[in-house]
Amino acid sequence: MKIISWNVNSVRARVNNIKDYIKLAKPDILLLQEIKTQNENFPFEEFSKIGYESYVNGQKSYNGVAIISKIEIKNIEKNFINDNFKQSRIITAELKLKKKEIELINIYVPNGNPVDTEKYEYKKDWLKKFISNIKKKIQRKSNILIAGDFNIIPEEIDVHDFKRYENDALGRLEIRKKYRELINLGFRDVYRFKNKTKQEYTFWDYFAGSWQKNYGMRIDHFLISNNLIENIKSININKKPRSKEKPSDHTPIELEII
DNA sequence: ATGGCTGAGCTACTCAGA
Repeated sequence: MKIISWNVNSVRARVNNIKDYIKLAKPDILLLQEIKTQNENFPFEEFSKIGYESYVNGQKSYNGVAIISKIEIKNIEKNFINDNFKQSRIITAELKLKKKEIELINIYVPNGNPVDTEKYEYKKDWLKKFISNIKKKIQRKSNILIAGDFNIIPEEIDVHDFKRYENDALGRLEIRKKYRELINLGFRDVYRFKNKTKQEYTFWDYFAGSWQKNYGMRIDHFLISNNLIENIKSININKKPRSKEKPSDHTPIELEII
């Protein structure tokens, strides 16, 4: 089974890129972040025409997440955490592997910049609530896959110039500690587990030739319950979509799980 | 390097992203 996560930076501006990519990558499930549209304007038909059903937690202009699937998924929910700012940043579902049931959690974590503002506090609160609810979820369900745009640079190796980000909302120790706290509940960062020293990125700024200079960062992640790590066949950051015309600033991360 | 570029909403310009 192929599960892919991609922050598309507007689903409507990117619908042709996304469809072209789906035809090549053939995911079973595609997790989207930053769709930047409310549900009624989501291009459901564009995806149903190529065999995918869409489940959407949208919002006008900003944020928004979706699950696009060609296999059956159940119990779609959009209220995993209580978001006081009423931002659409999470959608969850259940899916069946050959032997196991998995809780699938698609997230778009707040950016948090500039630091020392209410935006930064919102990011910290959001992560605190998220971790707390994962803790509760683990009591009942042991097979969990968390995927999406975490807006967290886990370690120095995960960004081209760490010094520039060590006091940024993506790289601050306080935020990276939240990531570790989450992992310490019983998860593996799948990419880093499979690639101990590799330096690859999932995001490059649009400006200042960041893509051409490979000034990027790894902020899109798959976290999987420790007991499921043996089920991972491969994980791959696919840089091709970032090189296309009218690209998203993020590129997809592709997971194969048995 | 607190700028650079891109998208949404709207139709001039601001907000947000990372």
